[in-house]
Amino acid sequence: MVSGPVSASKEKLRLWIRLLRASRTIEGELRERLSTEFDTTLPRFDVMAALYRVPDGMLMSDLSRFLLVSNGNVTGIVDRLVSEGLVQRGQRNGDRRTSIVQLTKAGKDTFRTMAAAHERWVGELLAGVTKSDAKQLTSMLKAFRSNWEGRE
Amino acid sequence: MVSGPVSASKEKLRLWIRLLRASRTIEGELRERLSTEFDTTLPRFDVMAALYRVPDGMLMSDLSRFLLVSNGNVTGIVDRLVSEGLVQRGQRNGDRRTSIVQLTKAGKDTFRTMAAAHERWVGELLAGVTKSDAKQLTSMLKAFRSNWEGRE
DNA sequence: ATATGAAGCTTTATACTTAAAGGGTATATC
DNA sequence: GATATACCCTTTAAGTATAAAGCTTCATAT
Repeated sequence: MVSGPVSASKEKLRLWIRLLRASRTIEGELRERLSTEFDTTLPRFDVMAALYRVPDGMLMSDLSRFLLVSNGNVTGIVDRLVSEGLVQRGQRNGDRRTSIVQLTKAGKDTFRTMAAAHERWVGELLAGVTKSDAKQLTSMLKAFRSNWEGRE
Repeated sequence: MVSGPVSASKEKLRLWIRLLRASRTIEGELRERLSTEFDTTLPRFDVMAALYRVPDGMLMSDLSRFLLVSNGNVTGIVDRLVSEGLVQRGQRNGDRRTSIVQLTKAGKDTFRTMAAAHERWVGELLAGVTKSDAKQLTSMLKAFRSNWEGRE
């Protein structure tokens, strides 16, 4: 077979490229809408979304692990959210190393509004994906993650 | 239905989150390996990959459209690639506005080496995805893109 | 020829991102 | 209770990213 079956790695490369392009397209749209509609950014939204799930707050290091971004990165984003009055820092026990971060009242209120719009946007952006495809894709990607997570 | 079936938009939100996390995980790994193995970065690799497909080169604006990044961004990345001797700028016809960018001989050679490793890495990272899943995911994502592309 | 507008790229200001280094704090071990 | 070690966060330097403004050049129409 001359131009025979595509190798497994080629198939995976193709998958990766499509995954990346889909991601970037969606990210770009969300970024733009967050900017025009709410005068905020995707990283800030992501931090707020992470915090909203956890009323008691998170450590900076938890936040960076959860969001899959570097430690130092989170510092700057939280700084800005604090100066906007959406997030506050505190301490846990008496431990002066730690910095527990949580949404303020204003932060929660703001987030609820944004989250509703955000969910609607994602729904629109993925309008072409059927519900059963969505479920299937989700579980395939979940399999990827859990397969990967044990490593490094 | 009170806590009935998960709404379509929730299902899509979940999909988006998984998509993003998979993307970030893979991107992070590739970034790190490109850095340690070849002392380069993912954006530079992406530019080189785009150029490698097109021996005659691309306009800066084509490059930014293709890579889904902003115009000004490409300028800086290409600047660095030029200073590394991997890429060169030229002009098309007599048009002094345009800047045709293409890989140099050294750029092509370097890219071939990196691309082989890159394909191998992606294969490893997606080791848990079966070939038929890969095909199916790819075509679903393709459907998303073509559904989206006509817009804006 | 000249004005108008569009095309193509770079520059600017601001923000995000990483890796690595740095500094303070807690915990374990002796 | 001194020392070592690990933990947690911030700072730094370099690079990437965007949007918007700016510049030059080309094409078109007058």
